Amino acid sequence: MAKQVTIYEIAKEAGVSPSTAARILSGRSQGRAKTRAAVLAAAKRLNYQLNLAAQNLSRGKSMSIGVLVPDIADPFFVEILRGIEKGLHDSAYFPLIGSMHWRLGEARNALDLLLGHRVGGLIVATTHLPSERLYRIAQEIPLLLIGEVVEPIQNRCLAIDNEEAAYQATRYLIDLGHRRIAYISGPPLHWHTAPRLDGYRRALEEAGLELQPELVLAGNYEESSGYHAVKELVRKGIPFSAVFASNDAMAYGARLALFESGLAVPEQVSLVGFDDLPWSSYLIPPLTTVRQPGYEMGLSAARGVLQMLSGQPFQPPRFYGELVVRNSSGQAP
Amino acid sequence: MAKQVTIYEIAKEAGVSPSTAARILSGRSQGRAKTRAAVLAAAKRLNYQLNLAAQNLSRGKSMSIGVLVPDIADPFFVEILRGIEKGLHDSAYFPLIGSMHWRLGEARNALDLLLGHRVGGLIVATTHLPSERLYRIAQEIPLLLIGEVVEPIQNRCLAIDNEEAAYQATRYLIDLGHRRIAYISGPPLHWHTAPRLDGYRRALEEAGLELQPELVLAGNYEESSGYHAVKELVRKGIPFSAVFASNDAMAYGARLALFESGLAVPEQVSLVGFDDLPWSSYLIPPLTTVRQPGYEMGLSAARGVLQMLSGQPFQPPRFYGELVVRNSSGQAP
DNA sequence: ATCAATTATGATATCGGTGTCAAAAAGTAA
DNA sequence: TTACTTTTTGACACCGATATCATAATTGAT
Repeated sequence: MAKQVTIYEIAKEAGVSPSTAARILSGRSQGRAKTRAAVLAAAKRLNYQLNLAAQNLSRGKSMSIGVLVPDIADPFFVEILRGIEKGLHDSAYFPLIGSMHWRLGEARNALDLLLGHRVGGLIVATTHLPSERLYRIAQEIPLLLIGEVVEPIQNRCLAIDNEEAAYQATRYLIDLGHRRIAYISGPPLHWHTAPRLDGYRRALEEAGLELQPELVLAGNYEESSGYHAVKELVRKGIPFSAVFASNDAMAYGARLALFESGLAVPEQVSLVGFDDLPWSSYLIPPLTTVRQPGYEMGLSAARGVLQMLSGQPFQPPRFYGELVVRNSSGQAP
Repeated sequence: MAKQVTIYEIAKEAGVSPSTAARILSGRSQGRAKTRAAVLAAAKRLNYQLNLAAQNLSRGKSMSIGVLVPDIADPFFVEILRGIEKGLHDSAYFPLIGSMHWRLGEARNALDLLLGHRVGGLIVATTHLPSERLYRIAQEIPLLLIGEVVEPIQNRCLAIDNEEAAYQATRYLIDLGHRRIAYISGPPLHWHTAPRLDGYRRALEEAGLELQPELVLAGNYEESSGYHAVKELVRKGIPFSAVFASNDAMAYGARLALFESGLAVPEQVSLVGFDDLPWSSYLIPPLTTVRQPGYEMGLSAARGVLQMLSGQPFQPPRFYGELVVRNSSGQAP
């Protein structure tokens, strides 16, 4: 590991003072043409690499926006990340991504890591973080929350109403004449499992239908759980004419199980998902689902943080879950 | 933005010297029970947040591994990221993710950003970076390349042989009796477009089949291009009994087009993809595809970098594209 | 209780940039 | 040319943590 080239060496090489070299290299002043050329040449010659740690320390801040996600591999968060990346694209800030999966010795977790980097702002996507902590952070730096609405900072949250969205989707199936609608639920600890189930329940109640416990299946938001849920239903011979999976991944699994069971979609069974992942429109048949505007929320969050950083106030827009009707759903048989 | 609490304030509050406070907080020495308690209490009381910029500057390095990907949203790179995350999970290092999409004012791009952060090591996933530059970096810090094999640093590359993998897949279809195999190609500028096409070509030649230009369709690795390619084929009435899409995303699109055209898979048309994305086993019917061990390569790269960091030599293992036969392919009609 | 061995602590220089401020140089007007 | 403004430059302290090394406190053995 060769010794790092510092600004002092550049200065000496170019025959100027360190401050001058720094100013020119960081672009905060043009400098006289001759000086400028000399510094630039020296930097190139010695292969100068700015040390961001030094710069950040000196400036007291870094040009980064922390982004905290529970899982970088989850397609929904990938959508959000895409939006954030887009939103930050033309700014001087770059996203510093932290995943809750990282546990870095002792008590230093991903959040502390981002904070330790003195990120200029923070975008937190649905992680079970103590709201008290989020509140305190929000007092210090621009913070926006995506996905979840947390009490003390409601006006810093970008989210859709999960209960309402699930209600709409269920209502849609009921209106198509479905009476026995299987529901594949998320894991109990996940925060939007309950509201989505509530929406399903409310739609049934409103239509005067009784909730059938045997039609509510436990899932975990992964493909396989959707698959097994439907397999189980078929095995037990429980009748149903529609399946509402509380996320698209489980809908994919359910789709495969229906296929293997010889149940035609949508002729015999209607299938509805939740999220509208990019691949959902390529499912066979294309999946009817509730679109969550992940990309838009990410984009909006990024712009919002930049706006707050520039001192302007930011009021998060409202987001809505939108039922996208494709071909996996139809009239009840 | 409240003033940041520094180690000096902790020291004063706890009645010890800054060095002692630092040592205890960074865990490099336990300290006497009483002192330790005092420092920890002071840190908690004042809500101390370590300043990583200062730490990195002082230590001359950061505990991070740079990861450079062309696109954080591409499912294949997400797999790689998952592997890297896993590989780094139990280490003190964390991944610092850079996407080629980021352009940060002037000449500072994502690579410079990572280097500027003085990452301990670097994992680069198929990006068109000048090999000369990569070579120079590899002299300084542990660097591994995923996906592509670059001349001057062959022994730092983790990749499969794309030509061979495409050959195998094509060969498989030929052995099933297929004679008119449509090929959906990637974008011309993408580096593995050519080798994959070469593999297809070689398999045909070896079987004494002539390559039919009308069966080689231009794609761009996105779903829609696979869709349109097949639509086009059908519209023109060009006969074919199999489709080999050079990535899974395009295979999804092709699948939908086949569905819409009333062509049964695999009864009338066999479909083969390339990548084996997580959803491919849930396609209807489950997709036969060439599995690229993205997760394993990411995992291996992470471990390799850590190993190199600890001073041991690292020889990347060989990786192979593996044909995963599922139900989307079968005997030629 | 004494002396050696061990461990904890404090003073201070240092990492590599940046901001400040005063001095110097260049530009402008008379 | 002189006087005055504007721009560029250099000296130097500073950001917040750490490493070093000398000193102090503690422990253990005798």
